[in-house]
Amino acid sequence: MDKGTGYKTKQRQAILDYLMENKDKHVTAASISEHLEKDGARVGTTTIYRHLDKLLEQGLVRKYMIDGTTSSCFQYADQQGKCKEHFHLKCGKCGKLIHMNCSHFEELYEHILEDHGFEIDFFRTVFYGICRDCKKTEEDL
Amino acid sequence: MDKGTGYKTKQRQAILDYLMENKDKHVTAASISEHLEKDGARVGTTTIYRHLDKLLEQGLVRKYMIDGTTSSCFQYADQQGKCKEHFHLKCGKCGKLIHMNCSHFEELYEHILEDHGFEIDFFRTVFYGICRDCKKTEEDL
DNA sequence: TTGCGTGCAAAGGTTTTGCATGGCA
DNA sequence: TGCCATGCAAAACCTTTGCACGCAA
Repeated sequence: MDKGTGYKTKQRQAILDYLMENKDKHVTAASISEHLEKDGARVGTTTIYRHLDKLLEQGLVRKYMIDGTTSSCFQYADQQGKCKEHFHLKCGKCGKLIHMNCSHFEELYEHILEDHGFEIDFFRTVFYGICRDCKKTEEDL
Repeated sequence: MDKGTGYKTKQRQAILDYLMENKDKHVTAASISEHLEKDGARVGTTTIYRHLDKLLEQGLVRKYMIDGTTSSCFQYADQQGKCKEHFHLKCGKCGKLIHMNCSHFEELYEHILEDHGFEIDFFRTVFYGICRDCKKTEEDL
């Protein structure tokens, strides 16, 4: 069951560090690559994907797709459970993605689970709509 | 605001027909292509994608990403208007789409609007998760 | 030393774009 | 006739695979 974590290489550590530094938002393979390169710790794309796969199997990261994007998003899976409260709002006008922690959603989660028998994946679920800024711009027209 | 539906071509009709015949499930660009070819109504991949894009803009179809697949899924969106008033739950396992009429969501809408300044688009927002049946199957393993 | 880890190059798959031709209105 | 629609070929992307070399244990 436990297959260990493999060798401790600096590439693995760099990727893990970046994921943990950004546990409040999601990242893509490309953004990891870009960031590490800036840090002078270049890691091949192949290696990034292979580690993400492994971390996924071990349950250390989550993977999901955001509509309108073509690449997979990854996020460090916080074991404290608070990540269940994290959800996203995406503005259909400017494309802005808002990461948001709000306790309001616990009861929604419970309600849907109890009354509708459906377990929501807040990580993957994205609310589409229009943000404050874009709405203001529209009204000004 | 209304930009019409463009010319009435047989390709457009064939795609729309297929989507409507399968409004209870989702399809991919590839499955549309395959099906139409069998029907002797071959339509180029490019054309399929371009129509799906347009239908998406017009709100006639929904687009999803399903777990473990690499391609986008599309599903005909019922236009009787009733779908504009409720949320949808989509099971990431079996792909089932659940229409949910529930007053619980009105307050959610209000909360996000007031406290987060974000106006949710009911029609485009889909909750991803896992349905009762699939969850049961998972637990049986 | 052993075997996993790494990364380049190339392949695979989906979706988009350029461009010349075809067809609706 | 004037545009939009179509579809081939090619490009653009993201992700995976093959393979030889590197490195942790």
